[in-house]
Amino acid sequence: MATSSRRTGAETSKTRGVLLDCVEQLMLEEGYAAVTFRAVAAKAGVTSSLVQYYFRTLDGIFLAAIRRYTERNIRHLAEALQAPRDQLPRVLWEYSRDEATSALTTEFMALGNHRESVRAEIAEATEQVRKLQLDALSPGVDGHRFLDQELTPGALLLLIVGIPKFLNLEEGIGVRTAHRELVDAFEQYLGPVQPPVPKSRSGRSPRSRN
Amino acid sequence: MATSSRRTGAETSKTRGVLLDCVEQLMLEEGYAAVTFRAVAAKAGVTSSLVQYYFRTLDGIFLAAIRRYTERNIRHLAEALQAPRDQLPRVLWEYSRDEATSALTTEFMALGNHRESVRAEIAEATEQVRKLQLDALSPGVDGHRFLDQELTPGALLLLIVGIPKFLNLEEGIGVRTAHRELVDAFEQYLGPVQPPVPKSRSGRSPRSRN
DNA sequence: GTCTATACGGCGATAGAC
DNA sequence: GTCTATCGCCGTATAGAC
Repeated sequence: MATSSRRTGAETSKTRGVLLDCVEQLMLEEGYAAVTFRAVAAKAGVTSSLVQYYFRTLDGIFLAAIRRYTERNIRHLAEALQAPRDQLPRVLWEYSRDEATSALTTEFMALGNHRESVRAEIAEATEQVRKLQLDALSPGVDGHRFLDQELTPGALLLLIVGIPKFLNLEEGIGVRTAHRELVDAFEQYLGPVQPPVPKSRSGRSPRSRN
Repeated sequence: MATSSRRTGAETSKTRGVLLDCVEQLMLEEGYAAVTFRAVAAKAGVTSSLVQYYFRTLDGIFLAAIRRYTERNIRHLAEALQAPRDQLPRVLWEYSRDEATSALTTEFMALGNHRESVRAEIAEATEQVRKLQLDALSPGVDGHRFLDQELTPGALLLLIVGIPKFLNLEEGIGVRTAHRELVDAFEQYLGPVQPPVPKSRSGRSPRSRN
């Protein structure tokens, strides 16, 4: 149709990248509510009109931020998933802990709770990540037991990603009661951190749990 | 000092209670972002100025809503804790599932992430609830095992309240992958039969699981 | 393709009139 | 106890300069 004369900045623009950096910073420092056209503009040293030129609406800002973050995140996950299969639970646990404390995800989740466009984007990213994790975890995980119940790979995965996220949520408001107890128990289950793999050499890892 | 001429409505006012009902409704239906003086006023059929008269700021609205909700919540919890000790894990699980799906708590948590006054109020309420739960749960829970690790009462409690909350968070954005698997596993554990430890009495519990 | 000036209505908040 | 006027931000839209 193009009855409107409004245009939009290119996705490859360097300025655009800088603006997204500012958005992330604002979200981490002051929360998503602090992300306004004027605030982003001030942080980047440009006019708010320019911010609007690249992201026409606030939703546009958040969607762009989520997409860029997700891409980075999935690259990072793919690397982590290169680990040996018997290391995957521990590796995914560490990955989840990192991601939970980075807090950007949490911020996006909270934001998605009432912005439909954000909600959909986050949901898709979450499912995508979960599928990658599950596909990697499933073949190597059998016989896990949880409180005397057999634990499916999916259930184990939810514990691995859910516990850090929940604990982080509580820590965000200053609640820490019993957190260490749960983390210790879970990490003892995951077993000792593996000695940094001596490459192809000695063949066998000295894993001796249970 | 009272240099200002501003005054505030009585806490016992019936109007005030009605307004808080509207606030809760708005939060459940459209999220905390929908709570504005004008929206609350419209829902209650009064002017926004009157809403401001009772709660001078938005923070005031949220704090009042949290306090009223917490009071109800703790009364409810106290009732639930009347259950026999060996039923407590199951009872607390059901309680947590209810509370998580009611979503008001989740809404408050999200809200507290960047409103300091709300954050403090939520933290205090959370700690208060946790202490009640822990005091009730501790004496009756020994020998719980979690993935081959001993599980302290505190750690078990965090699983009981954390799993529903995390799952609910994901469900809120439409993610459900593997949820049933984890819930089934946990509920089978809580099971129709008592958790461990038959007190000193008949020596053996009739535990036939596993 | 990049960037700016300007205008609009809605918001939280305050002071003060009735 | 109830309500108005006013202020300074906000998101958004438009028109147009370089």
